[in-house]
Amino acid sequence: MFNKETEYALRGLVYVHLQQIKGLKPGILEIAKEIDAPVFYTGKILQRLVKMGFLQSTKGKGGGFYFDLTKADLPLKSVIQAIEGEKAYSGCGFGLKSCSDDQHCSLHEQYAPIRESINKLVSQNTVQSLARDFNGGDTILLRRVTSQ
Amino acid sequence: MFNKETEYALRGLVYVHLQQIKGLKPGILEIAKEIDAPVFYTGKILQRLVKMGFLQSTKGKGGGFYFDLTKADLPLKSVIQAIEGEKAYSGCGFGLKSCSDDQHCSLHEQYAPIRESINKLVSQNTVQSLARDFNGGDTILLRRVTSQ
DNA sequence: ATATTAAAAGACCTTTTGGTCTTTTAATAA
DNA sequence: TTATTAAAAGACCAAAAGGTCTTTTAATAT
Repeated sequence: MFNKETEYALRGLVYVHLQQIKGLKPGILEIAKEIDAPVFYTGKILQRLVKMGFLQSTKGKGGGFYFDLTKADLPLKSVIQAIEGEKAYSGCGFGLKSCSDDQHCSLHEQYAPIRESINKLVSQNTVQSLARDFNGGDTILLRRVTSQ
Repeated sequence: MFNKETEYALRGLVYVHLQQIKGLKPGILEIAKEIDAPVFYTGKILQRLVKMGFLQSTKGKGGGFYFDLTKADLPLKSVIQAIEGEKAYSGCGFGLKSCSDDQHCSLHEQYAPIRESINKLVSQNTVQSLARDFNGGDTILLRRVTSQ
């Protein structure tokens, strides 16, 4: 559904928040391991997220990643759009052609409610709400546990 | 939603069928122009579709692409899967993690009905049904008409 | 102060996707 | 029977995505 960068970004953000709830401030090595992503690539992605203002970090001893808790909850959609752009949420949805504004193909119309549902899903779910969900249950859910 | 190859493949197939209804057998140049795709790439993709058995072709004068009309209608899903594999229709849908069979994250559950809708859409719509839709209305719908 | 720790920066590499172009093969009309 | 037409085959190229690694900067504990 999303590209790797977005996947790792979302997993990483949720993991950081999950640890922050426990009073911890994880570093790149720990995060990469726990979200099952390549270490250096994870570092690069987290740095980008910091630059974009989604996340905070400190260098040096005791350093790591954390959230500014005074900020509002972060909808998945904000992260997805920042990384992938608007594409996922516009156009015909099938690219079968470029529908003009008043001439939609039948796919366009059939896809409209689906696009709406996706939009709702990524707007309503936030990094924080997911972290809360995971925290109630099994933290292992973030790691790859089956061969699937 | 889909990659370029799938997009061009679907557009090309619909266009071929649209012309076949009119008793014509279009070639690569015409198809590429009408579906707004690169000529050589379109050729390559159509050849793949022929090899996969979705489409027929003849070389030489009067040659071009056409369907075996004795075959059943071709669901979009068949084409999409042949080109992109299973990925679009399995897993968590968010890749937020790899959910094991019995431990789903809340996204997994929220996404399930959406995946179902998409599945239904690409299973019910066929190259032929789309061609029929286009044929009733505006053929121009296949070409890019706005700057969007 | 300085050794240590950990993120930031950025160069670099690999794979996949998207796209181009030339040569070969096959069909058919003259 | 050959000139013409059009797809098939496949080599090749470019951009984007995904990933690795080294060097630099900043924080902090001693």
